[in-house]
Amino acid sequence: MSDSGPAGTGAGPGRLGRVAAEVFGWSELRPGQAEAMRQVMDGRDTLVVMPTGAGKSAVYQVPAVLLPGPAVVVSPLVALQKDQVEGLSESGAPDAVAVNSGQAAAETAEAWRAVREGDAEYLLLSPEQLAKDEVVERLARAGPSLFVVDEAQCVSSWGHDFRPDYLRLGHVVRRLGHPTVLALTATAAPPVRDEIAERLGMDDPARIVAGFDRPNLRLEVRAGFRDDEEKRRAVVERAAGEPKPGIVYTATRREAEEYAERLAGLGLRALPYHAGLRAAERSRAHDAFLGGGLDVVAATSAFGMGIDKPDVRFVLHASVPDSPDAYYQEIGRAGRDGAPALAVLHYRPEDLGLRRFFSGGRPDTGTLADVAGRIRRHGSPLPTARLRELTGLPAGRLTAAVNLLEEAGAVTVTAAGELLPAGDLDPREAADRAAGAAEARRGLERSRLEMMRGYAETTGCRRRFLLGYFGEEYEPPCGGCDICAAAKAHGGDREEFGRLARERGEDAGEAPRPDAGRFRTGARVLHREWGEGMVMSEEEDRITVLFDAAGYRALSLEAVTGQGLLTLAGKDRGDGRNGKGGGDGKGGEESGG
DNA sequence: CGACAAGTTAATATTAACTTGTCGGTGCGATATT
Repeated sequence: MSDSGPAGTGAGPGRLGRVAAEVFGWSELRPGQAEAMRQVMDGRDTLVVMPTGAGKSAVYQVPAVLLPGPAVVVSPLVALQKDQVEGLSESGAPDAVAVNSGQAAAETAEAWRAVREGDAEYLLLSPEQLAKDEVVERLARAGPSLFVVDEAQCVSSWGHDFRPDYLRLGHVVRRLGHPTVLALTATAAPPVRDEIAERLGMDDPARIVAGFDRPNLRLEVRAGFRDDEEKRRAVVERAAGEPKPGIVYTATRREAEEYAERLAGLGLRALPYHAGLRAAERSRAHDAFLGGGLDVVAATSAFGMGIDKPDVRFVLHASVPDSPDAYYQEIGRAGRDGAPALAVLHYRPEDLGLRRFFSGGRPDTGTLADVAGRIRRHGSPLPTARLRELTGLPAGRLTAAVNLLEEAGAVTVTAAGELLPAGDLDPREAADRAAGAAEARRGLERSRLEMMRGYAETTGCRRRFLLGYFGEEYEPPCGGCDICAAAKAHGGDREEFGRLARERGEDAGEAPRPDAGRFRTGARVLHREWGEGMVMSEEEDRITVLFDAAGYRALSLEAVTGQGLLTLAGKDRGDGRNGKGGGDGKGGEESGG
């Protein structure tokens, strides 16, 4: 590959290319890879958004060889850590070790010895490991050159409740003396990228974003089912009728079992996959699917991370996932070989209820007040281990409470990772503010769910909708979604496409399309009621805005322009800038959200 | 918030139509039994 990168940075493409070839056997680096590696070599914090299979891991593996000190790699699943360690040991790369609760004490001791004495170049561990002071201290002594967060979308998607130690990685980075931070993810909308960078304490990160479009992926939504059973039949029939192999995503474990059973009843090789299965059953399904021994996996969201199978021909959703982020990640597992593949969302508005339930957990203000009170009364920096003893709370709940109190400005963290009261708030007030922060978060999650509704109910090009959500402009028709296909079947050109789209809309007015150019994707806007926000996507008759405080909102263009509800804000006033949003763009050109 | 199962009542002896209660995703790590 012709990398004419800047010479004289001390990290010319020559050295990287040589290591890639000689150590790993990769004859060429892709443009995004090479650019990200150069940034890392230059010591710049870097955020890489690149599809699975495009070689994200190489971005840390190659520079780590050249940089002094080990690379710390935060990985969400022990199984993924294992895969990485094995993969590296099969290549000519230096040694990689992991530290987690699943291994024997002797193995862990040997891993630390290897890190300490420089025998291991890569150390893989979970965010929970990094919650332990002794782990951070050992790491600090090893002087890591690189702090890598793999599957970095977990910071945003899991950090707020499910795995709260993800939100504490920023403190770990600080305590390690801020080694170069590299965040890797396959799917992250612009606001999620901003959140990752902020939460990890990244310093003006370089952003390497590969294009999101997957032209070989056909997008389709099926809706209008009379009841749940009719939908189920449609899912089963579709799975049976399409080329294999494929994945059926379900909302619950039970449904995963039921779909697997029904498909097996039709003579297909089908197995369920969810977190309630025993380890042996899980790996049986997993291995069979990867090895080509299955036609269909019927799975909850547990199935996916680390699945890099090139020939998946369809991903069917039996009900809506909780965000376009999750949806795009899940359908992105189809068609990695570039051959035609299919993504069908089976939509019933009723299914949104379960998702709303899942994002409904409220923190207990009593717990928050108790934690805030203890930190305040302690009078000196309080180690988290001691706080755990004092409160007797389970680690996860305590961490989540501390995170919220910190977000509310009631608690700060010292250079040694200890907790101090802040803002001179009494515990009650601190708890209320923390609960408010959680409420705001829930609002954002709900608005993401509403974006899924928007996708399912849109009357415009689905590809444009999804890509717009990820900050990329797209001119329909796409030739690869059900709506564009329907327009084309009616002999339509672009005009026809628009007319048809409007006809399908329930409240489609006769008014000519207003000046949509004013509110381009990416523009900052100001709404009378909801304040400032950014235009995330444009459709024929409406735009979607992510408001800083109110989350995602879809606005009818007619109302917006007719009643002057929305105006361009700040730097976007005047000329409506904004070129192409995608490509191989480097650049921290995205504005904050 | 909705699906489903079990229980209750209602019009009529077995089914239909209600009400009530329970449950629902993702994984780490630490701990207790085999």
